[in-house]
Amino acid sequence: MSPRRSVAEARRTRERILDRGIAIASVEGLEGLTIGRLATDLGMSKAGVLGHFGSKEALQLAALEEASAIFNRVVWEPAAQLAPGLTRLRAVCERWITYLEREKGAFPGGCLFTTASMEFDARGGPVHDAVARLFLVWRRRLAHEVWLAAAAEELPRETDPQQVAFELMGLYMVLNQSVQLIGDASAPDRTRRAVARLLGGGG
Amino acid sequence: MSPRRSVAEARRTRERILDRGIAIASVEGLEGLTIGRLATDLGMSKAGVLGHFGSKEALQLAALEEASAIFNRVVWEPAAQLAPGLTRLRAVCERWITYLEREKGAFPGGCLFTTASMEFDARGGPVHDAVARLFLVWRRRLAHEVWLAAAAEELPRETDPQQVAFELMGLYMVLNQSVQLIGDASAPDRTRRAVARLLGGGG
DNA sequence: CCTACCGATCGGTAGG
DNA sequence: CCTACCGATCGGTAGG
Repeated sequence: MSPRRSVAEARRTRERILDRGIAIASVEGLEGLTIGRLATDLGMSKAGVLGHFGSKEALQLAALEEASAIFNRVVWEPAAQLAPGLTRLRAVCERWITYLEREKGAFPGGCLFTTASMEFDARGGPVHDAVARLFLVWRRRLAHEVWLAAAAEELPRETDPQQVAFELMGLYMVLNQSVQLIGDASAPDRTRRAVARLLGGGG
Repeated sequence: MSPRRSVAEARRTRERILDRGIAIASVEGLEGLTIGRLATDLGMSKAGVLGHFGSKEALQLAALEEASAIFNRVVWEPAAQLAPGLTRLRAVCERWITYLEREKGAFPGGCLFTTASMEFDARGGPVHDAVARLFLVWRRRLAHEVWLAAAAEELPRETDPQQVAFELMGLYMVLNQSVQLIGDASAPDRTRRAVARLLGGGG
């Protein structure tokens, strides 16, 4: 019953804060992720929440990092073991759709990264840099996967991996928007159709 | 020197507020568009600013409406006089790119509508509804233009106008993000290439 | 991890 | 269109 807790307990609390923080941020944005809101939701004091991170900016960066780990766990890792090339790329794209779907999606308010990218795209600072880096890394990974598929001659020789990665990013942004803003139930299938055309699966 | 101004002066002040408000909202979002910030920027009192709209929500709705008028003036109207079909659609797409470019773009912080759509996509209320409506209307207009082009046999018979409109939205969202978040100078040309492929102009 | 507190800013109102 | 003010909330600190 002492206010001092063990290291393990403190770590569990930190995880609880981040889980809740990611849920809030996916709905309200990383700026809308306030310490007071977190404290109320978790039945803690503001100082108790803040003590785990030191500042709101550090909290935002930690939430981004944790969300990135979830994204990797849901979208990338289950496909990582598949054969490199078109098989794996298609599996990633399918998991990416699930990640964004209304009920099955990882975050209640839609893709946290896309929201954050719009929030911070006209500002400087560490959070902007972290968000930009996450998008760059993901785009590079996608382009690399496309390159592997082209190298295996599963895609036409003239395929431009960066171009395909660029277009894939667009498809998933409009998918996220259609699902969240408009509740468009046809968006996942539209995305599948566009991906199939882009990756030579039909059309 | 009386605090009461003429109707014409009041209208000019309202326009000044909205111009500045759109610039702020494109950078900070519609929630970051605060009455105090507007008042400071314009050398007015908060009450003076608020008096023109009545509430922050009404200010947000007015800013959206004004931004929508600008979008139409920049992207749609100059192309509206062209021949319906592929000619006009391509002109719209090219103007849409210019609207989003870093230096030539209409708003300093990038597309205000995309930012607002992410901000409000997990909330209810009049602002959410207004943003959703703007996107629906624009997508319908794009689909209609595609339909006209297909009806004139400038696009293949099996073209799905709604699918093409969906994919166009995605391309312009990733263009906006690439320009604002990452400063990707190749994004406009990548968009042109993807649009050309989508509208049968090459590739 | 808490209580108690800080100055700053938020949206909005009263009254002129 | 102003001054003067309201309660609420913001991020953060002191001290334990």
